[in-house]
Amino acid sequence: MIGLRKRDRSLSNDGKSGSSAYSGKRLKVEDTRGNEAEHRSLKTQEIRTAEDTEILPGEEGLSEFERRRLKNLRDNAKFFEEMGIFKAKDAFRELSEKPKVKPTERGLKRGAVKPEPLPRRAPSLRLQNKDPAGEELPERPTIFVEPTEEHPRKASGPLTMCETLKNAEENTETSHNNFLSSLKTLGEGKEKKSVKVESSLENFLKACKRMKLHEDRVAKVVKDRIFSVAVHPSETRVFVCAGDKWGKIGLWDVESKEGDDGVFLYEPHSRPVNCMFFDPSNASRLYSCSYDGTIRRCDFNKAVFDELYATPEEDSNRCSGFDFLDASNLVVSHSDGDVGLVDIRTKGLAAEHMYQCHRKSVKTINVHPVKKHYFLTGSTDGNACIWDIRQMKDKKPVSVDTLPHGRNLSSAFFSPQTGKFIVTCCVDDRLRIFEGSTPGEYKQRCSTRHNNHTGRWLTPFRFMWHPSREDVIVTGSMDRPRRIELFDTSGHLIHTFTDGDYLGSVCSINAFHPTRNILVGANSSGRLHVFM
DNA sequence: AAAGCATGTTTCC
DNA sequence: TGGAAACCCTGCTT
Repeated sequence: MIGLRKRDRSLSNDGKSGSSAYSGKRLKVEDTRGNEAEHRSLKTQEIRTAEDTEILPGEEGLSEFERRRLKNLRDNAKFFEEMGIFKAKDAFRELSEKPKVKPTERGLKRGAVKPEPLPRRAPSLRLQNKDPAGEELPERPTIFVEPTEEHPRKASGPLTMCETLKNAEENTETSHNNFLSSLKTLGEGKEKKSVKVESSLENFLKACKRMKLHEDRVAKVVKDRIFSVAVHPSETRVFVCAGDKWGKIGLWDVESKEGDDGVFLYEPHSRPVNCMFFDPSNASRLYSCSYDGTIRRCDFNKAVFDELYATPEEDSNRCSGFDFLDASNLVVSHSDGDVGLVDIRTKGLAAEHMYQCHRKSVKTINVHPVKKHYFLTGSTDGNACIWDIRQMKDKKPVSVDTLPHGRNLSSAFFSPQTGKFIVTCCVDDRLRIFEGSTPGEYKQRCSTRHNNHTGRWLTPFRFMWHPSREDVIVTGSMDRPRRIELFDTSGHLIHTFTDGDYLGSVCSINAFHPTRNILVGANSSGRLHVFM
């Protein structure tokens, strides 16, 4: 961007300001890295051939050199015109013009985070520089400070919502108590029990056209980049949450004014919160999983973040995702390619089983919605694999289906009702949909180009299904003006959500409400956008 | 194997 | 006010 802008400026100088009579030639010289001697010889040559310069009206009295200079300006302008430079420049300016979307000041206020020293877990043997037997190891050279040392894992065991609260305001106490009381009623709300929304795609898209953003529906909900987002299934309240880079979870009661415009911020983790879900069988429980190697469950009735799972070492095997096998068992994916089985009823925090499923990091893990013994993993080793939990005897199991992609995957998910479709997000800039009736038989159905090049600062895209539709996939987009896109199972773009006033950034992570027409988009600076 | 590069938004000055 | 700096644990290329 900086480079392009500089080039743009130099073009306008050459075309208009007349800072150089030889701009046309000079471009060539610049291309050969500014050879000064060559430049000078060109100059003298041109002055010598200036004798045939015609004297135009208004140029009387000007020196031959000046006339030649003006002619060069005209020639250059004509040349650029013919090349379409000016048109291209205007088009470029139009494209690169930043939308005038002012970042919202709603939600968390700027300023210092309330320093709340939490008790930290005893450092691991590795961090104490001891071998597994507890013997002191030789001093290691410290080349750089590891992030875990600056952001150590939180103390093991339950953390209360009060002790992890991070809102900056002074007078949050009463406000927070009100919020905690309101959380208790959130889970009690009369929920439609698994009522399938069976409206046609056409009707759904009509409803999408009516969904709008509004000033009150954009807020800063966490401090940093958002890695995960969840929508509460409440039929009456609009309640959304975001997990950020430094282990914070922001809860936003969208239509409330308590705290910072309805936002309360907690820090139950210490590293990116990659994956968050409400318990499908109990809407007052929010599960979260983090690169700090732990899974916690926030219980709104107890106002506590319980710890359900922890890897033995805090940074060697980061948790990247999880899903529910049944009410008490989870599958957990890790950054070293392992998949763990966790029984959350047991007292211990370790996994029951750990399998080496991939050679590289597993990005997403997803249980088949009907045949619960199958789960799907998407990995940076370039494969999406389906595994059968009943056949996993060895430490190194064999997948029952492998969908190879040339390159790194950032997500792979079964369609949420039947599991008949799989959508994958790959860094080769493709959205792929696979179709199959049973694992082992999935075949690619279509592949659509989609710019997934989010780069280093933005959270990579994840193609997410509408949680109760087989025909709608939602994703962020790099296109301008900034937008959130919907695709169907043929890989066709079927809708884009935009807003000239309130959506001005890339929403990498998005989630639909299961039954209501509510869509939340999360950007890489902690802001949530609620279309409804 | 190690280093370099690219990408976008916000905040600060 | 515009422009620079900060963010930074990702994946690719040299």
